[in-house]
Amino acid sequence: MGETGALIPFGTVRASVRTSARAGQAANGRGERAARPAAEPLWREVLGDQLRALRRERGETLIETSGRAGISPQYLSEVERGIKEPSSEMIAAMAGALDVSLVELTLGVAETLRAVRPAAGTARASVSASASAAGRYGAFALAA
Amino acid sequence: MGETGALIPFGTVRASVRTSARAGQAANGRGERAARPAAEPLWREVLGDQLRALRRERGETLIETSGRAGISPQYLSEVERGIKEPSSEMIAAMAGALDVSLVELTLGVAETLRAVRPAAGTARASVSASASAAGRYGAFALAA
DNA sequence: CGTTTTGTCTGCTCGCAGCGGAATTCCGCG
DNA sequence: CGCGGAATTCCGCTGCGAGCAGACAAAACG
Repeated sequence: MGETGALIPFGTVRASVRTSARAGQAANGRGERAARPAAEPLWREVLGDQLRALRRERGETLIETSGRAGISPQYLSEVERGIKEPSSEMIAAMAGALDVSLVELTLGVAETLRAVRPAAGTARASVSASASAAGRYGAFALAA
Repeated sequence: MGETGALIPFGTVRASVRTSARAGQAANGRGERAARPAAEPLWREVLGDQLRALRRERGETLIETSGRAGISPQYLSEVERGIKEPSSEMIAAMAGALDVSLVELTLGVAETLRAVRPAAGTARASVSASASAAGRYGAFALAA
């Protein structure tokens, strides 16, 4: 496969996962964590989209991919939807099941993040892809 | 700061975190999870090294950086050493405290992973850096 | 040398990872 | 169109790890 880093069409706004109530109490002296940039998605959201895109590129079902990764299809579904935060071992297993290296997977995540918020001086992502990606995570931020 | 993706000198072999005994039972019909490539490090290890490198580049202590991130210094130490798997919110907070975007952080992780296992066709990392990185994660793989 | 600062170790709690059964949605077929 | 099977999502559960704070060790400083 190896076609990583492709920009990913996105789905719905996510249920949130752990956001520890105790974390972030001291961040900037106002009881707030250091603010993450507006509209910047969370790692697990982008990772999940990347994994689903890779699986669908292979034309596979949750059951097929999860079987090779040694995890339950229900859990893979939740990871792909950004609902659960997988461990590094799980990430490695899923990458292996999809025949991509961790490098390729991580680069794919970075490319998707860049599409949402292009860094100065980097090659511009296509307009429609940027708009699509920005719309998805932008909506998330606004909903939050 | 923004100087991400620099190759990172590494430390000791890690205590491991959760590796669910139930995960991976069905991976390849032999009760094994799909094998991750030999000597490929785990995401949390490389992330931790990246965070520590960034903090040290700023000339900061655990207490300073963790204070801005809104987390405990003991916890930041464990994350940097690859002992704990932080949530996406924690990762975002730490990135913010270090003045890097998630893109930059992720690219830095990808670069470090590539140094361990250069992909075909990419620019070769320096020999000593590659040897250093490979030695660190290679030892881990052998110990495992 | 003593003191301070920095980083690591350790035990704790509480909330979630990862699971599996059930429910819902999707899809191909007649 | 309805139907059956496949695929995906929902939901509740439990074991265990995230994240913490006190204690300890190591390093730095005067």
